[in-house]
Amino acid sequence: MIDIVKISKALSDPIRYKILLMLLNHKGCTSSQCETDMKGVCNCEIMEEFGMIQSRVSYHMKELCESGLVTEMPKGKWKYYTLKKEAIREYSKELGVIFQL
Amino acid sequence: MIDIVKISKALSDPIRYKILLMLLNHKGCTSSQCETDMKGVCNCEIMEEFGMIQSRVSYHMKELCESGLVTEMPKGKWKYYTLKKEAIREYSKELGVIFQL
DNA sequence: TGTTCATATCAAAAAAACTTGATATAATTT
DNA sequence: AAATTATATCAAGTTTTTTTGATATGAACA
Repeated sequence: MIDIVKISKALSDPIRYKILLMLLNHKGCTSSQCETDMKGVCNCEIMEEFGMIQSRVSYHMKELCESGLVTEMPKGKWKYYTLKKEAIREYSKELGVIFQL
Repeated sequence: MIDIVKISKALSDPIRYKILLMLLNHKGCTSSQCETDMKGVCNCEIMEEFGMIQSRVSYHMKELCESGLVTEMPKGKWKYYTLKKEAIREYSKELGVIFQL
């Protein structure tokens, strides 16, 4: 069952929210090192986009994955992240059920 | 315009979430002191329900009001709170728009 | 195999959120 | 007007979350 408080907490940090929007609008990695044909966003892109250090990105991506809003796909030494729209859909829907909207 | 991060933060505290559910299911104040014909929930009820001290309830109700999820109605020396379903509806809907669900 | 590169984890520091007890304000009642 | 009652606010303490720098792990490649 979906945990409203847990997902709300994941959404409640401005940086994490921006990362989610970035995942949503992602068109392909432009970073020279990474493989551009991967669907997800890699850590290096997020670091560049927001000027964040590596461990900070790692921390927030873990939070997002554990909330269920993001899926990670390891590929060699990289990791690619994709938005799990279904989780957001479930969250939005569940709010409607619980609060009888 | 509705602020996703702000509302998420309001929803991300377990106590506040429980208070919202309490407001949702409220049928009328059972507390002896208060006027039972008011639609909302008063502070004393919330204190009783969760065994919270007054200043703690006050703090969380302020958070909920400022997020827009709850409306307060002063009535004499009391204050009655009601759930603002419309705000939750907007939040849920806006998530759908932003994340193209 | 040893080096390099990407990510994970850890411990310490910093910041933010929450809780509490004391006091203030404001309406009500005696 | 004074005492009572409900809520607000404040400052201090506590807990949780976030950030950072250092180090560890694990894959890729020379």
